[in-house]
Amino acid sequence: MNKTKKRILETTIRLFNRDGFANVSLPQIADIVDISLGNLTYHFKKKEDLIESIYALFQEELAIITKDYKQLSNLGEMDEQLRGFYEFQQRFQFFYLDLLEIERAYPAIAERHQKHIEGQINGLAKSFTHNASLGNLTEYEKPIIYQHLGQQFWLNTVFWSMQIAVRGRTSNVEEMTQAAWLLVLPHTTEKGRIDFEHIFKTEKID
Amino acid sequence: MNKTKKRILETTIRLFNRDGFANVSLPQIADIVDISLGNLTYHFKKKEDLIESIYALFQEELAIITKDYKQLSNLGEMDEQLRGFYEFQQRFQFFYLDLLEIERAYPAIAERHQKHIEGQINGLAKSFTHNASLGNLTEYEKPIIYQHLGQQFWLNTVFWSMQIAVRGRTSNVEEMTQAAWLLVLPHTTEKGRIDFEHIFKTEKID
DNA sequence: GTCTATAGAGTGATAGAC
DNA sequence: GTCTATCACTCTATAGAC
Repeated sequence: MNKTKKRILETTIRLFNRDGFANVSLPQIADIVDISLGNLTYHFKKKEDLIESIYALFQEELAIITKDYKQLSNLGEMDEQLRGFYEFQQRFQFFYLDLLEIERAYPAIAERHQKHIEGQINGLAKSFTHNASLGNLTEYEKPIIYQHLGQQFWLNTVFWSMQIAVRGRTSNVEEMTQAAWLLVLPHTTEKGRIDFEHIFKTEKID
Repeated sequence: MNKTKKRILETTIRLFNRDGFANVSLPQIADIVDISLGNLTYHFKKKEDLIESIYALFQEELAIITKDYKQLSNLGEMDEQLRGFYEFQQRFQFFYLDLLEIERAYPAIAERHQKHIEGQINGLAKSFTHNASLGNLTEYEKPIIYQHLGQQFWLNTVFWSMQIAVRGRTSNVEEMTQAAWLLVLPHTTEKGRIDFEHIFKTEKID
């Protein structure tokens, strides 16, 4: 990829994160990248092309950190993945803050991302079920329990940045992972608790 | 309140819900209300005045449905309140979909709403603790458990519309309340389960 | 590849007649 | 209260010189 093109992409991501997706214009991007508006639209003919390129980068980097999710993981491995996801969410913060707005403006992205979401939730549900069969979590008769837990876990992690923002608070990775794992805690077995004591590096929770 | 003013407010809420907060302009509102743009800006001198009036209406109606929350409630009463909130969330859907955008554009609203949020979370936490003392939920040594449950419950209900929207799904009140109560289910005692069987009108969950 | 200049549409806000 | 007309601004996108 062209060097200027790469600079445009990275600067745009930075501005989106700083000012919000809707509050960044092409003239502003050109200004910060220190090129002319005409040059910017030479590299990205339409604004949508720029957004598409950023989403492609988003997908590419996300694929790297989620390739581990494809295999079923124990709770400790899931925690490592979750921490990786937190870093990723910081890098593409605008995406997690302005997701609905982006989906509304770019239906093509919406369609792709919605498929991704369902895959994520299903993957989480499968991992929880797997941990039940490993003896780390309670085995329930109804598999729907871990389908719901997957959805709750997804909701809490993906909307973490947004809830922090709307509450006007600041946060860190420890607070985020703790909130997520507290959802799982009630389902742990004695055996699973051992993993949890590693995850919560502090004292036991209850 | 003036009749035209009321019509403007209700139409604007409807358009916000339909098209998203950022995608509604003053000319469009005037057009749908069937008045001139000049007339619209006679009633609301600045766009911010219109938004402020809508937020005042939002607060007013929210105060009515949340006045019960002030008293500590058992699980059945909390379920009734949650169902009332679902209706409210439908009426002011744009607010729950575009909350961050609104807070960014109108810091005065952000400040007020953030205080409201913390009050809501604390109220939920207190109600859960109250239910523990009633014997419906497990009594833990650490009160932080129900502080976290309050936060999770809040997150799941307030971001319900948004997660449904970004996933491109549709939903209903039963699905929303079930998702919320499944967070509480692992903390129920034998006694508390009786309330739950009323809440989940279907068969037992596990 | 990079620039300047500008078209064309939309936005919030204001002035002044009725 | 309600209208028409318009200003000043911003945005995306395009044209054409270098």
